[in-house]
Amino acid sequence: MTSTFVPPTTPPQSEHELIQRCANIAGLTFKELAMLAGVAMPENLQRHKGWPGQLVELWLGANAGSKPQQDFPHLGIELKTIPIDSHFNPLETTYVCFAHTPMPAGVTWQTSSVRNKLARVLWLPIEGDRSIPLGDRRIGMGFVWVPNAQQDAVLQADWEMLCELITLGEIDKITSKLGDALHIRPKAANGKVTVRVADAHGQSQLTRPRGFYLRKSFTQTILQAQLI
DNA sequence: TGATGATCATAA
DNA sequence: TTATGATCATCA
Repeated sequence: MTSTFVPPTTPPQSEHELIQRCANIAGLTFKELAMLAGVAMPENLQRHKGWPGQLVELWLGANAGSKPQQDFPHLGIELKTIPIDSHFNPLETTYVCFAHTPMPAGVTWQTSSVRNKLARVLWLPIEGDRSIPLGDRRIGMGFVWVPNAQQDAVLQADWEMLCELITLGEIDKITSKLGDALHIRPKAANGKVTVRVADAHGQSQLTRPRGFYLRKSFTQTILQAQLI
């Protein structure tokens, strides 16, 4: 490319344009993309855990900022980078969204933020092996995924089971072992952060904030299906 | 050695 | 404080 190869300043107007932008950066390294975008690259991710995601957002023209919505609302698409090993298998679970406590009234699976986020996902694999220096890790080719009926059913079952526990005030009984595809884990700056929830007796108590995450086994099937 | 529980940076 | 972007790091 030429020296005019810079991050876009506007959101993609179509899914086609979004995929085009993915193709433009596929195969490039973090070092190259950071340099072309004029952003500083950290030595490692220990203190910059969200850095790859934010760099990719920049290059695909996602709206910056932290809004509880999809990255490309006009396209109905959520962007997720996913670190993979040399076999294309995921190295980490995938954060989906905040697990609200209490549950918003009247929310069903159909209207849940989990389903909203996962309705259409642009998966963007990136090399994540920690033995590869951050700057040398390459961007893979992104693809759009829509859950099939079976995947949607599994997610719905997990979501409903977990939400019932929250509604019953048993959030402290939730462990990340629960859920086949979707599970709940702490999501906070540190262990001292708390949110208020009602316990089984309706009494207010403090607990740690939680988030919904996708298991590696689930995202692995998505990635492997894409290889066929 | 993988998964669970903990943690880091930043925006509004 | 809640939310985004996630990965770290300890322990079974």
